[in-house]
Amino acid sequence: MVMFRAFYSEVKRATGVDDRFLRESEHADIACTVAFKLAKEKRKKPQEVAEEILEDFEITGDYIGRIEIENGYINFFAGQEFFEDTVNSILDDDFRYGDMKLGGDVLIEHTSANPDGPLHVGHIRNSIIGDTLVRIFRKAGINVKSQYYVNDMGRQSAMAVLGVKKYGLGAGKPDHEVARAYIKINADAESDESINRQVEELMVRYEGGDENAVRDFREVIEKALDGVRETLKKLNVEHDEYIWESEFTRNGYVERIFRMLEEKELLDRNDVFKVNMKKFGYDKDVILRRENGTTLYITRDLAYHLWKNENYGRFINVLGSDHKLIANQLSDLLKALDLKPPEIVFFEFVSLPEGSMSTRKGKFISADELIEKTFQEARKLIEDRNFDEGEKNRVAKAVAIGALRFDFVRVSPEKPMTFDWEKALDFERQTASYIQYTHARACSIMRKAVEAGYVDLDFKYELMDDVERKLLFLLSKFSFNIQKVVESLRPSIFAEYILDIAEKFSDFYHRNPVITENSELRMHRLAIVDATRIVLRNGLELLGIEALERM
RNA sequence: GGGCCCGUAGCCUAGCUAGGAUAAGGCGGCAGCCUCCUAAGCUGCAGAUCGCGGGUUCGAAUCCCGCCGGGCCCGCCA
Repeated sequence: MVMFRAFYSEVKRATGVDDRFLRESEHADIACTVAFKLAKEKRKKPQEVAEEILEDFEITGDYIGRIEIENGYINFFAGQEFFEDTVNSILDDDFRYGDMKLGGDVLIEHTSANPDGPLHVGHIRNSIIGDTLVRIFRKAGINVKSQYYVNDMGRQSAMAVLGVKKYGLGAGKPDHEVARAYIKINADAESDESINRQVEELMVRYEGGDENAVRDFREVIEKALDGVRETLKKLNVEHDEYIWESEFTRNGYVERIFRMLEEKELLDRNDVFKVNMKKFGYDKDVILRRENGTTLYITRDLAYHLWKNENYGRFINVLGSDHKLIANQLSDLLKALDLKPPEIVFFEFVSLPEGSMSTRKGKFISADELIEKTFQEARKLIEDRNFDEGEKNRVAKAVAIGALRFDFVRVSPEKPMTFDWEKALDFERQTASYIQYTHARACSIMRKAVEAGYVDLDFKYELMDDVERKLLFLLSKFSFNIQKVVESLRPSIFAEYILDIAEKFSDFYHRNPVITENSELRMHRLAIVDATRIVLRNGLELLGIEALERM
């Protein structure tokens, strides 16, 4: 078990209290607030109660160094063995530091943008939240599969297919080319009634399995997806599988959903198939099949989730908040069918200063444009570095992608964001490059130490000062924070955590010189530097950000 | 009209699920720090009636009610 969690368990055992009375604190390593609750029952002051119950504590492990009572709080402080074990386990475990063995199979579905154009800055909020969860779940020892659910059957896709048929594709990046046709046909449809009829006819033929239609859809959607995949790859995001929703209309799952709903007497099967949603608290019916025989998004999604139920114990979707209503309806229907609903991470929209984005109207900043501009800006910054061209490009790329990923993963998903170029192109404090820079500095110290022949690391508790103590204590919380993310599905917690480490290390860096100190102190501090280097590198990896050794 | 989410210094964000110790950072502003391991860094100063009004409580940024402002949704779209 990794350090902080071991310490925490010891405190929990000693106090015998519930988790909600134990908290992280700036005043203590772990603070216990149970005296406040008991004070109420016993009609005594919290301070007195705390002093009383302290008598009953039975300390069994080696990690609790000191207990203090202050203002009713019972403050626990870790001791010598805790810090020694923390440093040594980080140095020993290296790449494996922070690994957990939670086990289980989890499916994480994320991004799943309509294949009608390139990803824009709203979509990548989804991708980055999703991919960071995937990485953190894997570190937690969970067997994770990531999927991109391809909406190939929607009206939007049919519009794109028809648009490409009508106007053709240019030579640019394929997703952008598909968007061009998609935007144009949407504009044309405003004045040309026949386009909507053609789209509808195309949808009927596609769902019916018409060979030409299938070929056209495959071709256009694969083109769009090629571009999307390329963008995701640049962002260090890769899906294990792409699942086409049309599959569920052909493999019998949609039919099974209809039958299951009928068995529960929920399906009204007339010219349209619909479910009366009143008993679930919704005003309007949910339509599952149109008059023309084609299915709707939620129908295929129900089928997809039936499949998820059969194949995974836990499945998580990352969705924009515009999906809240339909996702709740989906969940209620699944529950009515005795199926498990997905766990859902909703995120609020990323808008532009001038308003919300729309692929259809061509009103968006593409992820590709954002990546390119950020790259150029990062490239400018390192122009005067003594690197060759190849390394300059490599570093600028890592810095740019890091900046993007961090900006999105850092803020709580329920917080609406307004996209801001100035912020996106900022590489100073509270950014990924600050963390990367901190990591590079740690690497630099280690490099210099090796060059000077100082290869021994030896942490000594007696030499540890207050800055070092704070830093090491943070390092010990790595897997504790992983666990928090697994339980809360909030990757922003982890981003804040890594940033915190970088800030504490900067503090250490400026106050405690390493290379020049006498040998005992040097070996002690080198151990701390190397431990921090390892934790920052492992942490950046989980954020999908490259841990550069020089920049 | 109904539902969900957000509202913390000029700007951005943490804390809110499990109420408690002076509300924590960053940007911007001002004043400083490179004969010293990368100044993408560091130090100091100024800046907040935690949207507003009630309520619960010994104690509320955090819980409850009402309101205001912003976003999203309410299609045989996704």
